[in-house]
Amino acid sequence: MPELPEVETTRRGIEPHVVKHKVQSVAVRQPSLRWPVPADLPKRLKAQTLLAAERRGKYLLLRFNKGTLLVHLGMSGSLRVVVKNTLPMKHDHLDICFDNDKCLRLNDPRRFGAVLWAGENPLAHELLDKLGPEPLSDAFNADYLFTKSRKRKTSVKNFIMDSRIVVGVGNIYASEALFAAGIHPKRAAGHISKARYASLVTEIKTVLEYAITRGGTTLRNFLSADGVPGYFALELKVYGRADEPCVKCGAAIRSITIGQRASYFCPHCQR
DNA sequence: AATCGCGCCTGACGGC
DNA sequence: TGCCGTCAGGCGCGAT
Repeated sequence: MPELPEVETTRRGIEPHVVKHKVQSVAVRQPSLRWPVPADLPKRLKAQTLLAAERRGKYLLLRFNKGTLLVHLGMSGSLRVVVKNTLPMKHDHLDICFDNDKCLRLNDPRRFGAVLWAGENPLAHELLDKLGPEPLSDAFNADYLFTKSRKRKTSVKNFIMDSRIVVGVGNIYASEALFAAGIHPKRAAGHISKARYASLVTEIKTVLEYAITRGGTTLRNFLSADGVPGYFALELKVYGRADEPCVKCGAAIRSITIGQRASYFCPHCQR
C-alpha cells in the first residue's frame, strides 16, 4: 500500500521523464475508480504541457498549463513510466502519453485510487483544503501536536493517522513510529506530554525519511521498473510481527484492532 | 466538534 | 482442483 514515501518516490521517479513534455494522447480503459475519471480528461489534457510534478500528502499534483491533475494511488495503485505502445496489462486503467514517446501509466487492482481534475488552484480543492501539515515540514513539531491533541479522547494512533492533523502517516508507519517512541497506540491523544510528542514527531520524521531514502535506490530504473515499497527495504520492528519477539526486550509483539485497523505494539516497551 | 463504523474493490490465503 | 469465506486497507462519508 503506497504510503507517503512511496508516493514521493513515484513523484521523483516520473519527474525526469515527463515534466516539460506535451501530452499527445490519453487513454482511459477503466474510468471507474474511487470516483469516475472525468469523461473529458483526454480532451482537457490534449496538447497541454506538464509543468511540474508535486506532492501534497499522498496526492500527486500534476501541474499543466490550464490546471492540475490530482492522482491518488489508494492502496494498490502505482504510476510508472512506460515507452509508448507497451501493451497494457491487467488493471492498467489510464495512460497519458507525451511527445517523447513515454507514457504515465496508472495500474490499480483494487481501484481505491483517484484521478481528478482540480483546476488552477488545486490546494483549494475540497480533498486538499483541510489537510494538515506535511510530516517532514517544520510546521509539524511537538508544540503543534501537543496543542492539537488537548482534550482529544481518540487514541494516539488514530490521531496521527488523521489527515487533518498530519498527512501521510499510514498504518504501517504509525505502528513503527509509536514503537520507536515507546508510546502505547491506544493511549488517549489528549493525555500525552509535550516531551513524548517531541519524541513521536522525531520518530515519524525519521521513519518516513529513511523509507524515502530506501525508495530512492529504485529511482534510476524507474522507467518500467517494478516499484519497491519503502517499507520492503525497512526492517519493520512491530508491523506484521504478532507473537514474534520484540527487538528491544524480547516480549511477544501483540496485535490489536484500533479503528478497524490492525495495530502492532510491544506491551512491555510501549506505555 | 469529535468520534465511530461503513463500504468501495481485488487478490491472497486457508479450509474443506 | 475448485469454491467460498475472510482479510487487507486509504479515506471520505454519513450517523451519532
